[in-house]
Amino acid sequence: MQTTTVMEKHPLLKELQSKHDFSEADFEKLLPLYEERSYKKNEMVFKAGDVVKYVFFILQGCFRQFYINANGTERTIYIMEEGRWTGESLSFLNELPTNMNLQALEDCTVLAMTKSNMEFALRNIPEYAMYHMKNHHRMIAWLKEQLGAAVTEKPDELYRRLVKEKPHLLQRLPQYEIAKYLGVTPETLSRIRKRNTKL
Amino acid sequence: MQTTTVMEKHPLLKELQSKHDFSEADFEKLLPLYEERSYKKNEMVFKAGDVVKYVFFILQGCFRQFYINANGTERTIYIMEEGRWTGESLSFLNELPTNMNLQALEDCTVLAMTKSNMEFALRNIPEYAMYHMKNHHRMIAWLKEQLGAAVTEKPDELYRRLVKEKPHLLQRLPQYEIAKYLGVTPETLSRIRKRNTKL
DNA sequence: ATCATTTCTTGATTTCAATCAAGATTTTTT
DNA sequence: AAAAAATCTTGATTGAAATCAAGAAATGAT
Repeated sequence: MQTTTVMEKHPLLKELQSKHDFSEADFEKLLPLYEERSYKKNEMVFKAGDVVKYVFFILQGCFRQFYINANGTERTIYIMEEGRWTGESLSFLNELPTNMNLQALEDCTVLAMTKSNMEFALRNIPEYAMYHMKNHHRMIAWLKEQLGAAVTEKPDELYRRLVKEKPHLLQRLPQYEIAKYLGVTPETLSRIRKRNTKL
Repeated sequence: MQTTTVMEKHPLLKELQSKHDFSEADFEKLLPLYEERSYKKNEMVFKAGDVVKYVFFILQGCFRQFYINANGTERTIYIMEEGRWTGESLSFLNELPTNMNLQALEDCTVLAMTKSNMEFALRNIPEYAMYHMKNHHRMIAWLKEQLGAAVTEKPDELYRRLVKEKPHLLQRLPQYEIAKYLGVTPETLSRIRKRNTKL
């Protein structure tokens, strides 16, 4: 309990209500289905080959999802921060090995939900199922845009987009992580920064 | 009605059953919610700025989805053929302008569903809602992989992947469409083909 | 069948990021 | 505070795709 008069809204409730009309009553039913977990900086949440056991809502910290390709190069697909979801639904739902890797980039705490709890939630909290669907639509549209950006834009443009859209990430993460995210070498990123700060 | 003894299964039913246990009875309820439409080769189904009015199941032909970036370059995100879905759910569901473009690459016929029919279907055919969710998961996983491939692989690798995964597209489409899809110039594609057929 | 248009190929040059290599700076450890 | 490790910067070289430019081949129209 808090000593202040106004109770701060739970970050998960905030997220749910931001996308869908979600009642506090439903939230009371939903929250116990999550389990709080934490991961240390650089800890792997899951690796390619693992079956993903949870879907995660990030309370604190940030994670990266990446593939490792044939020549062993890591490629970060995206970075997710607090207030967002992360996981790998195909492996999670079908209980099959994933080809994705998920790593904590800082000390992190998350809310983790198992598959059976997810099924329970979708069956028993219709508004959660609705939120879930809306979230998928958003995710799909976002991934399409990422795909469009990744293939159309030059490194300089990708960097400027990042500065514009997520400037805090540049403070938060070492440059080699940003480089893996933008798909360039750290040397190139260093040069991009030089070019783009001089303006 | 057909003169043959065995009725060929409807391509949409095939697709629904391939991902989920979907009854013929439900299909009888679902099918009337779609309207058959056709598009001529090169016709734009929707353009950036439009509100997307339908979601499409492709009966015949193929489409490409693409963005047009700041300098006016087109970038094909993906190509969808018969038996697959296409559209843009975020614009479709929220009735907001899309930033995507959808174009028929051949003369095409599709089954098109409006938003109100979609809502009806999701509310009244629970198995359709289930299929819908599963399809989203697949779509998300597929987009992630595409994103991974797009940013990790070199043009030669992308080409060989295409030859392996969708060789028929190479017959079906002119080379400049393939080039826009792989994210290279037609000249580069021509050279890639030369390099990779000699082996 | 011929002409016109579209598409594809090939060559030369330019551009830009990767790689290799070394040094500078920052952070962590002791 | 000093030493060690990690991270970032800068320079030189290499490599691969874009661009520019001209032909060749295929397709479509009359």
